[in-house]
Amino acid sequence: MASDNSSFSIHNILNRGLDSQKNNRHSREYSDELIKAEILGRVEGISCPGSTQCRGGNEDGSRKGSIVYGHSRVAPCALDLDTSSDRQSCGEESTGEETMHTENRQNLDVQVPDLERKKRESCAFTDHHPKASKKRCRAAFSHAQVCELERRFNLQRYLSGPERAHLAGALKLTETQVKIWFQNRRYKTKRRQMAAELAATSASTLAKRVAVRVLVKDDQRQYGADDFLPSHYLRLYQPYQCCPYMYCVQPWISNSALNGNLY
DNA sequence: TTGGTCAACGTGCAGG
DNA sequence: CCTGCACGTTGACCAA
Repeated sequence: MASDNSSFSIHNILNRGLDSQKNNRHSREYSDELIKAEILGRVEGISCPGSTQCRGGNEDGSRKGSIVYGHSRVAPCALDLDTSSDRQSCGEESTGEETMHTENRQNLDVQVPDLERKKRESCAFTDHHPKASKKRCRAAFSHAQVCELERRFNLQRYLSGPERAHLAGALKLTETQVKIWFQNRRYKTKRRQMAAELAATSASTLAKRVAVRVLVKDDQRQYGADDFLPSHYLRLYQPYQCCPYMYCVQPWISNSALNGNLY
């Protein structure tokens, strides 16, 4: 029931994202909260984990789609400019997604400035000297894509094959890209949680020491706890202060349990 | 120049 | 054997 809704919404935000998307990565990223609010505010069923209206929509029931999950491995990286999402796809799979990407490229290639295009083309593997010019291509997903991935991640930490295929198709990414994104995302979450726990325990033990070391002279504090707190402890907390993700919340558990999904 | 971020990659393991 | 996973690393990109 929500499947159609979800799919429609994704395409909507992709299109809207393209309209407002600028061509360099800097402008695309988190700095543009206004665009985010504009995109997400108008699209039904999509909410970004980073926004204040962080409630993701209902589970999209992506199994409903009749997408065949292919088990093909990743082909070697060939230059694949996808200007729609400001990325290069280096893991194209034989799942029929090539046509979608090609179409997307054709539609939007004109929007890429020459400078940006040259920059990306320099990232290509050349046929003549594949080793000498071996350069890794790091795709930068569009804000809309990341937003939807984050939303989905908040619902489910793990995707089944059909769900991944559906999401990849909707976001015009490859299944491999979606899979890798979820892998990286899980690991990132875990790292930050461990860092937070470490910082919490370290800070608590540190606080005991610091409390003793506050120097007061003539009823005025000369220095305090912050003066002793190492910078790396502070850094561990910083991602959480401005963190767009709710790492401590695990909605996928209850949600998955309710919907009978994997995990 | 340096450090942080992140997609992509490599490795080892487990399950079917 | 194939596939997906966790985990660690690499390389491109960016801001300070």
